[in-house]
Amino acid sequence: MLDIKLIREHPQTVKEGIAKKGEDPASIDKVLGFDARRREIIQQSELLKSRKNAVSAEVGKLKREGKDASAVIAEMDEVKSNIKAFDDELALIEADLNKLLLTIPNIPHPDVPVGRTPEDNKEVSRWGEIEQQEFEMKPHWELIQKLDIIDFERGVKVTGAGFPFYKDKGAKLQRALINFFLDEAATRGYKELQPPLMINTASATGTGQLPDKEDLMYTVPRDEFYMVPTAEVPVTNIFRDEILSEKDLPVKFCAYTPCFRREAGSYGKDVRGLNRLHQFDKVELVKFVHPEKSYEELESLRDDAERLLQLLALPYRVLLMCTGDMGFTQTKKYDLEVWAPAQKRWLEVSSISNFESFQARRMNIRFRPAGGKPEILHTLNGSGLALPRVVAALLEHYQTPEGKVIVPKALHKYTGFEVIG
RNA sequence: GGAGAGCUGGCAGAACGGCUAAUGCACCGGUCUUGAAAACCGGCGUCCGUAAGGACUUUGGGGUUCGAAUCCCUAGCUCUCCGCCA
Repeated sequence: MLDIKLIREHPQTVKEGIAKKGEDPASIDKVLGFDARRREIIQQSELLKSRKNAVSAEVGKLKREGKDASAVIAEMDEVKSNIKAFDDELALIEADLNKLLLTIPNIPHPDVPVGRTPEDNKEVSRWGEIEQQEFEMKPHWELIQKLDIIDFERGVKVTGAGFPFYKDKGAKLQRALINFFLDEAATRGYKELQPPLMINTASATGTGQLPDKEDLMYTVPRDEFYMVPTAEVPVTNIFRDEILSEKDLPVKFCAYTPCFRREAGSYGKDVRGLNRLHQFDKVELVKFVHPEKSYEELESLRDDAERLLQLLALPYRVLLMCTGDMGFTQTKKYDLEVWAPAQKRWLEVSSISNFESFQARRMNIRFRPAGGKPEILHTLNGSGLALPRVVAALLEHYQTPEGKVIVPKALHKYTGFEVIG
């Protein structure tokens, strides 16, 4: 959430910022109205409370001296009911204000292209050669079926669409990629975590999944938990309501988890094969950083993620997301898209974002600068990487005319085999 | 799942329903010192207010009372014992 002081002091800047994300700037005027009323009530209520405290102290004194206090006590009835009236209104205003603040998106960084649709995203770089093979390339779902390495149909029976079984070399390839990604992250200074796979409401609100994206998550109603939609949620919440020392920054974590997403409303060829699943595996990279460093940390995070695709020798491009396409919580976001040669399309395998203080303020994560008061820090995260589309691109890219798949060299020590099929 | 005990600042740890929520450690600033340590002084949560000042803060929420860390209800969490269990 945005800093109320920022909204109070620079309402115009904030309005322009959220307008770029396609949000109605009128909500800012509502915030200002609530804020003004809130402060007005606080002042009146506190005046009465001050009076009440003074009277109570007086009563204590009279009683100790053995005198009668009934006259002063009688005076309190009205004061108390007035306090209650103010505090009731204050509670309502604060609830409204807070609810509203939670629905106001983060303000985009000035570098970010202004736009509304994916066409407005800016390609900032490209790596690797996109070559068309001589032979007819098969899309990954056909390779999967022929090689019998992933069973979608039985997944449908056991759970539903989008919950596949990975089999044989398919399962081993998953394990290999997860270990490869985690090991590479470790070489870049990320400490490994195995987080909880269910999260509570406070955690989901902290990173911004709630209230914005409630429909995206699977719920566990009996215990009021959500299944993790990404490791970002438990990992970023690890320091909720804590104060870190400045000398410990940046703190870097990597975590593998399955991710569960309802993805309501998606269908068609976008979801063929591994393109979109309800349960998928991902290694996530999360950083807690000093506010002055967050944009350089964003670039190094992007480099950490890009390197993984380079090691797998898969062609990809980097997009700088436009204001309208980047999401609620981010100030600046890159997507990495890998080339799937048989489908002849780019597949998003990583999103790399700076949230500045937006998440950290919701979670109350601070650091203590030398000798100073605690300050809200900045959070970032990026996928490093999401598996299914990497697998899709890998199968398509490394297929042979005979329908086999060559395992890229970087994975050999993890898979223990060099060819599938 | 059952029974019991508990939750006070960054940490440890006091407080008969009333007077400024002690005290110690850690941390920050200052004095002193060539420098450091020690000692001493001050600071060390949030909000409102230009300020003076005021309000709030003993896990969260509600209640009793002129007045609640303290009593009552409720939620969460932690610990101990029992049961079940990979």
